[in-house]
This record gives sequence, C-alpha cells and structure tokens, in this order.
Amino acid sequence: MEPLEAKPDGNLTKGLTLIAEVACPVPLNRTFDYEVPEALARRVAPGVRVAVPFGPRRLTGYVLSVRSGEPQRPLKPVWAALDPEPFLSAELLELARWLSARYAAPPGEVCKALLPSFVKAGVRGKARPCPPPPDGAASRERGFELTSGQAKAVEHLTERIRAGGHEAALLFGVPASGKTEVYITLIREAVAKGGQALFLVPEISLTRPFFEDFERRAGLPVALWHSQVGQAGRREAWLGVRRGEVRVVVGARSASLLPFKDLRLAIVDEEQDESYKQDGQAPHYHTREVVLERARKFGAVAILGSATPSLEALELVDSGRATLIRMPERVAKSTPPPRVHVVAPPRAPGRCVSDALVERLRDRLNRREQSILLVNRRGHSAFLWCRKCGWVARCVSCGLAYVMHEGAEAPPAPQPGLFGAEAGFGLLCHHCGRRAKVPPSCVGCKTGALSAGGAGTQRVVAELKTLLRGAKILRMDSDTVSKERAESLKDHRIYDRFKAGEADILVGTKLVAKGFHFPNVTLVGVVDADAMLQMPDFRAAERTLQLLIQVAGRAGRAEKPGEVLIQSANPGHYAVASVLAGDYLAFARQEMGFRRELAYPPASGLIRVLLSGAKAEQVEAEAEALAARLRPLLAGAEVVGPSPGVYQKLRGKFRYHLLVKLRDGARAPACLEALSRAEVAAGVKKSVQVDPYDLF
DNA sequence: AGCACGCCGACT
DNA sequence: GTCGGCGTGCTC
Repeated sequence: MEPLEAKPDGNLTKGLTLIAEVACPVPLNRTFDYEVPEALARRVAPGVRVAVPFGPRRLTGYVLSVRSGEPQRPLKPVWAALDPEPFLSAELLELARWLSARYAAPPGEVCKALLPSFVKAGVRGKARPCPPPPDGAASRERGFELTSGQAKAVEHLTERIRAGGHEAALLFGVPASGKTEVYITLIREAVAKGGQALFLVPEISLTRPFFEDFERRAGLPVALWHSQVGQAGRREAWLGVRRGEVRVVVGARSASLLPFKDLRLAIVDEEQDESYKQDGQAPHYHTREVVLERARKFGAVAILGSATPSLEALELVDSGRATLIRMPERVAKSTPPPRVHVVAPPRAPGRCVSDALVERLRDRLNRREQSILLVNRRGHSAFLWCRKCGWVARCVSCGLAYVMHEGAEAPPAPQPGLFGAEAGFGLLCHHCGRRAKVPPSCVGCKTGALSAGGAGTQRVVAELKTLLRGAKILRMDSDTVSKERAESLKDHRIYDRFKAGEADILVGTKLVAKGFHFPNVTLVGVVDADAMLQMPDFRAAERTLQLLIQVAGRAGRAEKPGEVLIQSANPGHYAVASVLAGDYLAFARQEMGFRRELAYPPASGLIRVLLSGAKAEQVEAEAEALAARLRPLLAGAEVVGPSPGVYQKLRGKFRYHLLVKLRDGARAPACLEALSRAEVAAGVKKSVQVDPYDLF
C-alpha cells in the first residue's frame, strides 16, 4: 500500500505523481518539472505543447518526457495541453536532446527551432491523398560512366539503401566528375524502396537548380525547403514530410531538421561549405553532424559530397566512421583541367591587378572569351589610413576599420550591374552598418593625407575600367545581389547577364565561385590570395584552398581549356603550393598535422566562451576570473586566454573570450556542463559556443 | 529572455 | 508627496 501524504494545498494523495519534464522557451540550459493533473493525464504526452506557469508568467513549453515519481519539491501544475496529439515525434525529441547536449543549447529553444512557425498560428492539417508512387519509366535514364571502382562503391551504397542500415560515405570527386548523377541514382533507389531522401546544398540560391533537375530527371515529386520558402509552402512541405508523403526534399541547412518519417538517404553536397554551420543563433548546430546523427538513428545512408572535403570529413574516414569513395576524373575527359599559375602582386603603389593578369584579361577580350576575378572583399577599400601617423578610420561602436565604399552615402546600396555612374565615397562599418563621411584629412594628426588600402571589388572594377578601355564589367557581391531576390527566378540576373555574354569580366566575392556553369569562361584570376591566408582564423588555409580550387573550377568547363592566375607573394605557402600541384590530400595531411599540434578541430573539440559587457575592465576581470576557476576544473583540457575577441568591441559592447580545447572527446559533456553552469557577474553576458566557425 | 522587486530624480 | 528609471534575480 502506497503511503498517503498531505500535499501543501491540503489534499491527500498518493506519493506518486505524474511528472512532465518540460522544455521552456527560455535561454536556460535545463528543463523544468511540472505536475500533470489527473484530468490532463491522457493528453500530456512527449511531444505535446503545454501551457505552464513560469514565475509570474504563462508560456508554451514542450513536453520531453512523462514519468511518475515523487517530486523532490512542490511542483506547479501543467495548465493545459495545447495539441490533441504530439507535434514532435519520438525521433525529433531525441534529436532535440542530442542538439541540446551537443551544442550546449537550451532545450526549449531547440524545440522551438524544430517546429515551423505555422504551428504557433494553430494547425489544421488537411489529410491529403498520397501522391501515386513514381513509375519506373523515368528511372532508366543514364548518361555517365563510372570507373569500375566507383561503380562498385555506388553499387554497395545502393545495396545498403535497399537492405536498410546505416552507412556514412565521403564522396570525394573532382569538380565536374559527375557527382550529381550518382546522387540521382541513389535518391531513386531510396524512393523506390518506399523511403525518404534528403538533399542539402549550402546556399538557398542553389536549391532551385537542383530542385528542377531532380524533378525533371528523376521524375520525382520534390519539396523545396529553406528559410525563404513562404508560409503555405512550409506548411505543405513540413506536414508532407512528417506524414511520409513527401519523398524527396531539396533544401538548405534547416532542412536537416525536418520531421522525417522514414529517412533512407541524406546527402550533404559541398559538405565543406561553412554555411552549413549555424553560428548566429541557438542551436549552433553543424548540418553535417545533424545529418550523420539522424542517419544513424534512422539506419539511413549518409553521403558527404565534396571536391575539397573538410578536415572533419577526412577525419571521419581516417577513424573508420565513413568510407571514402573517390571520383578522380572529369566527365568531359577531352577538356584538360585548367592550368594554374601563381604571379606576384603588382609592385606599383595603388595598383591591385598585376601586368601579367591585365595582359591575360586583354587576351581574353580579343578572343571574345570571358574572365572571372575573385576579390575577397566587397566595397572599394578595406580601410582608410594616414600615411603620416598611422591613424585608421574606425567605427565608433565596433572599433573596426571602416570599409570605404563608392556611393555608400547614397542609400540604398549601389546600383547592381554594370559599373557606371557611382559617384562619391563613403565609409561603411561591415559589422553594424553604420555610415560615415570620408574626412578631408587625417583626424589623428590633422595634417596627414589619407590613403585607401586593401582592394575591394569596387576598386578592382574601377582599375580595370581604366586599364582595359571598353571592357564590359559586371560586379557581383552581396551589395549587388540582394538577399530578397535570392529565390525568385530573376534573382540570378547577374549570372544570367554574364552567361548571356553581356559582359566580358565578372568581378566578385566568393559568390562567383559557386557551382554555376559559364561555358565561355577561360580565365580565372584571384586578386589577393594572401589576404585570405592571413585571416585570423585557424581554418584560413583550409578555406582559402577550398575557395581557390572552387573558383579555379569555373575556368574551361566547356571545350576551351581554362587558365587560372593567382596573385600571391607566398607561392611557397603550402595551400598555394597544393593548388599548383593539384593535390588536395597532401594539403589536408599537412594541415591535419598542424591541427593536432595546436589542438584545433577536428583534432580536438573546441569550445568558445564569450563574455561581453559595457565596461571593458569588468569584462576582462570576469574573463580572467572565469579562466582561473575553470583551469583546475577542466583537467585534461587546455584553456586558452582570455583574450580580447577579434572584434574587441562590437555594437558598443566589449568582448573577451576563452577557448577551451578538448583533446579527449569523451570529456566533452562534463566540460560543457561545467561551462554552462559557471556564473559571471551581472552586467556581463556569457555565451558558450561549441565548435564555432566564427571566432569573432 | 521576460517580468517583478527594489531603491533614487522630475512632476500632476 | 508619487510616477518611473533600469540594475539584479528568479523561473519547476
């Protein structure tokens, strides 16, 4: 017989109570227990949203689990169950717990991220008829040849999809090696077996071409998912995926969080792309990791595709967690890969394009072929400084050097398209968007003349205009390609115009390196490879090499051979040398050695603790104190810092960070626990980021 | 994150 | 005399 006891309100009940573990949407890395009143016992189940009292307010929480037990303390009751049946499946709840633990993210915010916005507006999903299964007629198309080794690997994966069971593979194929064909074959297989397939690309603008391609060539109904899809489309796709009716999804990062019912295949294309890491807001997940985790749970096949695999993916192969499939040959074997040269940057002060590069550009103009120039900065010049006293124009709230823009004073952003009548200069903070006027002379010493340093896209365009009279030049960077236009059909206006031959030269930031096909481009130039290599980031060499190889792949994709010119003062740098040698794996081996030596990912787990606040001394002191407290607590981990953030001051707040390097992965959970529990003084904000990509 | 509680300046 | 500033503390 259970003992009876008096509850605080005086009622006599059994000692055992129904307890719901609820994730509340607050930035606290923990869950809260509530008592489930008898009347709600049937409706309060894992995955259901509930209304609960939370301090003085009422909020909507997510039930993670229900158990019966003796409360350790008096519990408040669940007020209401909001859904007739669970919204989050058992698999999604498991995913929520995993995300929360892996990335030190508040469980309530994780659950919120797993539910689409229309749920909050109230859901009344109509039952819709199942679309007829795709007929086999369309699935006989072929058009590519695999070498016997690749064919065997693909056959193996096909077999795995057919039989069911988890497997992860890294598909390492040179650009234009026909990876898409392999993807389509495997997607068809997954769908034919009655399962679902997910295909991820790093950018929204890349979803549409794949979407159309898959619909046409695989003969499959495909759903599109990314942050710009409208309310109606989201609703249809989300519910369809959950019911298992949507069989193929093409999407960006957030599609990895969709409520799949029977996932059989997940593909992460261009897996090295940094946009797969969500760094801006919690949960700070990495798409590659989410996909691998879910594929494991579903017993699905996961494929990471890349021509320049991340060191993380190569580490998966080395440790036996993924198999390696190489596709070392181009489909169009008649066209040789582009020739790559390194040339010295121009000596003349103020010049950014060397004579060698200008000459090659002129040659292409004469031959009516097109060229692409990669410039790693938008704007005109990276900074404005005084040659006499060294003063640099800086944003007052961020402390960052202002970037000089042409026409930046005239809102909105400069006209897209052909370079023309953009007049006047202005200063723009690339972090907070603050604008300022260009001072007539140095603000520091009052007498020195100012000059602009660090060439941006606008300046390169201006220089080419004077050096190559009559050349038609298009500029493409985030100032000319607006975000809103990213998904409509006219969004690729600049791409279309360039492809249609409206311009001879395309000058742009890394946007120009993305997987678009310009048959008439035979020359690619990289204006300042050194600036990319010198970024204060342990992944700088990896990122640079990946970008160089990617942009080099834009040259000579059709019948005419391509040529690549890289301007660099360090031809001996191991990243530059690897482009010349065409040996990515040699670079990866060397880079992995450095990562091991310095305990950077993937040789270690990296956790960043960022403190920010209005008073610099206080933030610094708190950071020091935190580091001192953490060091003995985190035996086996290396605590680096504190040091001022790369951006010491951002939007009026001073920033210091600590880096925790964990060579022993098994200790990560305990370490995260300690880090998220550690308290800092009021007035200072702490944030914990797991495996951050931005160390700003 | 909210939202309350708490202790110091300009107003009907 | 009070209305209100936002510092700081808590949320099952």
